[in-house]
Formats: sequence, C-alpha cells, structure tokens
Amino acid sequence: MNAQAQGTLPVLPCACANLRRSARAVTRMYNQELRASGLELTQFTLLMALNLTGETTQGKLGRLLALDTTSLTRMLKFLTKRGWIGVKAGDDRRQRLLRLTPSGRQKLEQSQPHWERAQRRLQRGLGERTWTEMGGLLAQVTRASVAE
Amino acid sequence: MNAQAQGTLPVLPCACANLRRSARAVTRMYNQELRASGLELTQFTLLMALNLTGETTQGKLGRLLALDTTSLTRMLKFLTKRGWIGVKAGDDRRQRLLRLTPSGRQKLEQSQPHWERAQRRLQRGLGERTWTEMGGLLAQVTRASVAE
DNA sequence: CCACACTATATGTATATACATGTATTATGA
DNA sequence: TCATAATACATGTATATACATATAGTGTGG
Repeated sequence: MNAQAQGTLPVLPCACANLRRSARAVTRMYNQELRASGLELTQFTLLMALNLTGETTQGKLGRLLALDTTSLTRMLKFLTKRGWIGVKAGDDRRQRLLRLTPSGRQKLEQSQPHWERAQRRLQRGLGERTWTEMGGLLAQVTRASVAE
Repeated sequence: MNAQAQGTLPVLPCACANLRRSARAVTRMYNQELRASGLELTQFTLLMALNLTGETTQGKLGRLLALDTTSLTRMLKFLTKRGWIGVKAGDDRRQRLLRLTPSGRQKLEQSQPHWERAQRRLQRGLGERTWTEMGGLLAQVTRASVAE
C-alpha cells in the first residue's frame, strides 16, 4: 500500500514538475502490475513500440519515444541479450535495424494481461472522459516540446 | 535544434508510455531554458516545492512530489551541500526538517525568468485552453495512481 | 517499563536517461 | 574525387529514481 498524502495533491506551478510527478506515480503503479510478468515498464514499452513499427532503426525508435538515441543504445542491449530484439546492419551501415524476435513477441503477449490490468486501473481512476482526453493532450504536449 | 520526427507523433497505446514520453520531451525543453541559470529542472523543482510549503519534512516533500523518500535523500544532499537548503532534526528526531535558505531562495528567484521562458514556450505551443486543463488533468492522474 | 510493531530516513544496488564527445559511414560541393 | 560536413550510433560520465533492506527513534499493549 502506498501511503501517499491523498486528499490534497496540489497542482504545482511548474508544468514540467506536474508532468514528472504524474509520470513517477503512474510508472510505479504500472510496474507494480507488471512485476509478475518479469518485464518492467520501460522494457514493455520498447517491445510494444517495436511491435507497432515493425522493423525500424534505433534513431526512428528514439524519435517515436522522444528518447535520446544514446539512451536507447543501452536499453536495447538488455533486450537483445534476452533475445527479444534482433539487430542487423542496414544498407546504410551506420544504422541498426531492430525488430521484435518471435521470443520477444511472445514475451510481449505474455505480459499484456498485466499491462492491461494497469491500464484499466488507471482508466477506472480517471473516468472514461479524462482517460480518453489524456492521450491527445499528452501527444500535443510532446509535440509542443519537441518542436524546434 | 531538436530534429525530432515532427508531423507524426502517434499516441501510444500505453498511457504510461505516453506520459513518460511527454515528461522526457518537456524536461529536455525546460532544462535547455534553465541551463543558463545553473539549475536543472529537478533542482529547481525541489526549491520551488520548499518555497511553496515552507519548512517541512522529507517525507511530506516526497508525498507532495510523488517521489520516493529514499530518492530524496540523495537529491537533497546536493542541494544542502550547495547551501540552498537547511536541515535540522525535528521534535521527532527521526525527521529531517527542511527549509529553503536565503541563498536558496535567491537562487530560485534568479532562475525564475529562465523557468518562465520554458513555461511560456510550452504554453504557446499548447494554446491557452489546453495549457490550463493540463494541470488539473495531471493532478488527477497522479491521484489516481497514488491512491490505494 | 519493556517487547514489539511502526515510522522516518539512510545505504546498497540497479535501471533510466541525458549530454559531451568519439568513431564510422554517408552525402556534398568545389 | 577528395575534403569536409552531416548523420547514426557508441562510450564516458553524471543525475534521477526505485526497491530491498538496514538503522534509529516512537508509540503501545501488557
């Protein structure tokens, strides 16, 4: 049980601080649900993203997730070591082409129910309307920060 | 310049991934603006929070920011070393009472204009309505994740 | 008043993430 | 076609953050 000060959780004056606070809280909750699956949220996210894009490069994946490509270098190392992601050089030999392996897809599918529990839990807490609005709002926020 | 893939930034199926992506993007932008001030966003956030609360304990500060109190231990170490935060034991001698020092308040005020530039930049990118809604939405998200 | 549960914080360890910089590769303009 | 700029990724280093666990202090039932 997370004995956080309920009742009063004031909106902070800094938009970024609000965003990061939410990200921390939500991440903890998702990781709690995912724990039994053997994946952490960031790993799940990478597998999910690769499943979405199909084969792609490290750079493109980084842009999709607004993640520095140098951060990806190390995150991917773990997943390739586990055999969940396959890497090969592209025609442009600087590029690394990434794709989900069958074993990676299986791991993703296996942890999906746990992830869905987390999603539902948040959805229930927010209500249908807020839950729906959130996605668009956040994409907008990301675009506004990444632009220029 | 941040050569991120504009145009298409799809909403991800995972709410937590969306949130984290936004947090990364926004944090980068804020840090970029804050850089000249000599504060990073997380440091700024802690000073701002303490300025808001007045003297408080580490635990309460952690709950306000949805930050594990053990994470705070180290973040605060840096700020106390800089002389921006003062620490003393409470009546309950397990507690650490934290407060902004005059030098900390000065540092906060000095970096405020940089922070405001970041705020305005995001606000401009979002439009007035979205900007206003965001705070409430995120506080709601945080509450929903922290609850239970 | 003590054994014991509970709370507040610290430490050990691990991952997430960034930026500065290095290296290999590709593109480009004279 | 070569020198140079630009690109894609890797490495060095630093901070952010969590969880498990340890430690010290507080409250409580007997």
